[in-house]
Amino acid sequence: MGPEFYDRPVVLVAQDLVGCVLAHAGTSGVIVETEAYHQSEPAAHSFGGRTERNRIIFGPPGRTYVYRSYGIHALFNVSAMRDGIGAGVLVRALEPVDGVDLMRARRGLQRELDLCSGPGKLTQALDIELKDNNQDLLAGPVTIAPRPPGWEQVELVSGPRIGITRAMDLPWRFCARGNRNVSKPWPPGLLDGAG
DNA sequence: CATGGGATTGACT
DNA sequence: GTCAATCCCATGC
Repeated sequence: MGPEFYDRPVVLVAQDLVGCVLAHAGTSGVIVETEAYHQSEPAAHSFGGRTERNRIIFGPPGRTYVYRSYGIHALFNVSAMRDGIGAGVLVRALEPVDGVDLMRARRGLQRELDLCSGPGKLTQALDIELKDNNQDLLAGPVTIAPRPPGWEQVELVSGPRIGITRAMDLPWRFCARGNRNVSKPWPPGLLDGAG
């Protein structure tokens, strides 16, 4: 996945990231849920201009933006669009692939569907923390690889984004149809056709 | 420098 | 369905 992948409209980047493989520290998973955020809408951290926290998503595309949520969880994002535009994609869920037992140890849970089925869960499973903020995805250690065999034609189900209080009308949440690793609440029709 | 709130999760009624 | 945990950062004095 070259640098040009992230230098596109953030909604397209969010859609195309579903099916790609996120990897870090001996663990990896297929991205099955994303959300797009853009400076033009009030649910985005970048709405209202550049600050010390959100400066990453205003910077060059293809970098990690990791921030602390509710004092407990680290949430993982990818910066999108050219330098100067405040846009990013929140990765909300993975289907575990490599290092599943390591994920179990980090999460303190056994059930595979509980390992990466939420934005705070997958960062714990992959050991992504604030130390991984503002890193180049092409250089690592956090990497994103193109869709592997079987995922090229993944079907998307879109819906409103989760956990926000503003701009709830935008259908900027994208989920892999039929995949039970998607975080709840599931969008209508998630399991139709492929479940 | 003090304060308020959040792109969540897990436990509990 | 409700609710607390807990920390970073943005804002305001």
